[in-house]
Amino acid sequence: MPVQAVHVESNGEWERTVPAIGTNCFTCQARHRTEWCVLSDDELRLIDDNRVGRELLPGEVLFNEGDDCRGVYCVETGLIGIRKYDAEGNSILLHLSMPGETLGYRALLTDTDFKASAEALEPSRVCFIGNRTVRSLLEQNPALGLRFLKRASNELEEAEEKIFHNVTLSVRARFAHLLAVLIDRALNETDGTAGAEIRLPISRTDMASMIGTTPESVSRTIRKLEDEGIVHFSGAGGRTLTVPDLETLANEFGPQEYL
Amino acid sequence: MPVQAVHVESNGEWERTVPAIGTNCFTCQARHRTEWCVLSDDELRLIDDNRVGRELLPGEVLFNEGDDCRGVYCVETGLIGIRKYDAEGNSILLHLSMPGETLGYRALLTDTDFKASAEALEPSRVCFIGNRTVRSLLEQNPALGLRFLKRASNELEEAEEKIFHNVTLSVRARFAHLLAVLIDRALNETDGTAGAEIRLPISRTDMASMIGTTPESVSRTIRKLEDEGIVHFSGAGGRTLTVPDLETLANEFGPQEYL
DNA sequence: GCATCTCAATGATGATCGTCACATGAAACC
DNA sequence: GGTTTCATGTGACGATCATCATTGAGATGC
Repeated sequence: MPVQAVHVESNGEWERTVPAIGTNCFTCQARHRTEWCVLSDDELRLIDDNRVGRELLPGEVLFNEGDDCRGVYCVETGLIGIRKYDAEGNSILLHLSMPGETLGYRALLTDTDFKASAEALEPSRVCFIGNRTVRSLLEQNPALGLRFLKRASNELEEAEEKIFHNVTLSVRARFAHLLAVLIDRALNETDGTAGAEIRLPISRTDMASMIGTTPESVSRTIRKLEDEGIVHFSGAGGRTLTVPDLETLANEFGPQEYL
Repeated sequence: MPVQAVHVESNGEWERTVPAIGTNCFTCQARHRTEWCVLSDDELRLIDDNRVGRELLPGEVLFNEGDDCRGVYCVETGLIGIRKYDAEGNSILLHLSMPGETLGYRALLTDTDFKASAEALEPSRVCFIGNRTVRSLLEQNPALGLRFLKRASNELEEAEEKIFHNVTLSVRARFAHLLAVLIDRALNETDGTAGAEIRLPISRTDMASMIGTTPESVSRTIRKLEDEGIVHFSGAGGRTLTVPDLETLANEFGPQEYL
């Protein structure tokens, strides 16, 4: 695969990894989902001229907790996991970043290092955009800042809901909720309460860390949910999830009002 | 106390509550801590002309989860608690808002209703600023949006750290951490590792909800920490907290590396 | 083919923590 | 003054969940 030479703000090793395959900001599949969609063509061209693309395989690291922030990372395809590590080296998966999400804008804005690590969970394509480019666009186009502000607001809402759930719900309920979220992600829309079958992008251990429990507890919870016919796991590594009735699953964490 | 008639974007009952006592945006004690500090004098005057002040006693509610967002609320003095309620009516205290914090900007930006309730925990003075005023300032002065973006970024960092702590730390460690945060708040600076004595602004029940546990567990944790001489509770309602050595407290949640 | 490795499942055990119950104490109200 | 009310403290009990250890299954490599 040919590689194109680029001279831009770099983050070290990235220059060599620009694939010549023809994606750019204008043809980017995730473009309309990103904050950059408020930019003019000229402004978008500025990004396109200064970005550095990279493809990551599962397990490859985008940046580490504590790294200096040299720019932001825009996810075009795939799935990126945001992690923190505790003292014993266990990782907590805090967030799943989908195509269209831009990572690192917080560190850029607060002028601090990264507060978590980012790692590919699926084969992913990600573009790096240097600090200088982002800053000049933020100054030039106020709408961009407001878009990021909305993003931050939404993430904050998510985070607080997560805190709330961790406190008020049982492991079983949290796990059911996680499965529902993963299904929603995979089937970007599916309003019907019909069934669903998806391939899980993350391991039992990661799922456990996401809901604040252990892999063993996850396994046991799976067992119970399977015995009750609410879910079914199959396939390699038990990573194929089948849910005959999404409503039943939703009842596990949902508004069981009027008991 | 005389009351001044005001004609501004209102949120209903607030007009009558404007105190004539002489505070305004220019003399506001918390001014330099707010996002509004980037505004010009003219812009600040726009806020000052359109704000509605109010004094709240402990327990009084600023807004409720689900309320429409008609503007933002800027805390001048006191302490505001941000809560969510679960199905059984128990409340989870998500955040403590100090003077200088502006509440409700997220609901304004995402154009949704409030996702939590706000209630005074101490006697507080708060100013309401209507949507229209805020929106026009955001358009007029991009720096304001960036300031809010920084705020949101910082809150997000806090929230993720909280999630991380809830997952990785024990009740005891989380409680010790909470006490340390409360002490930091009260003694806005105290780098020395000397002792500290503060008056707790919140009840045992609220402290329990903040760290995701029950009041009973909090009581028992307090008991143990007292037996070990790490903390001491006294005064009415056991709300006076004395910590002889802050470092010892910090060790309860801190980097107990090199065990 | 076999060895190795990693992840998942499962069982046994025990600690932490939540639940229920009741006692205490302080403030508020009549 | 006495009663009520609310928040706290404390004890006993039990459920949930973490920990440890073992087995099995699938993937990878030689």
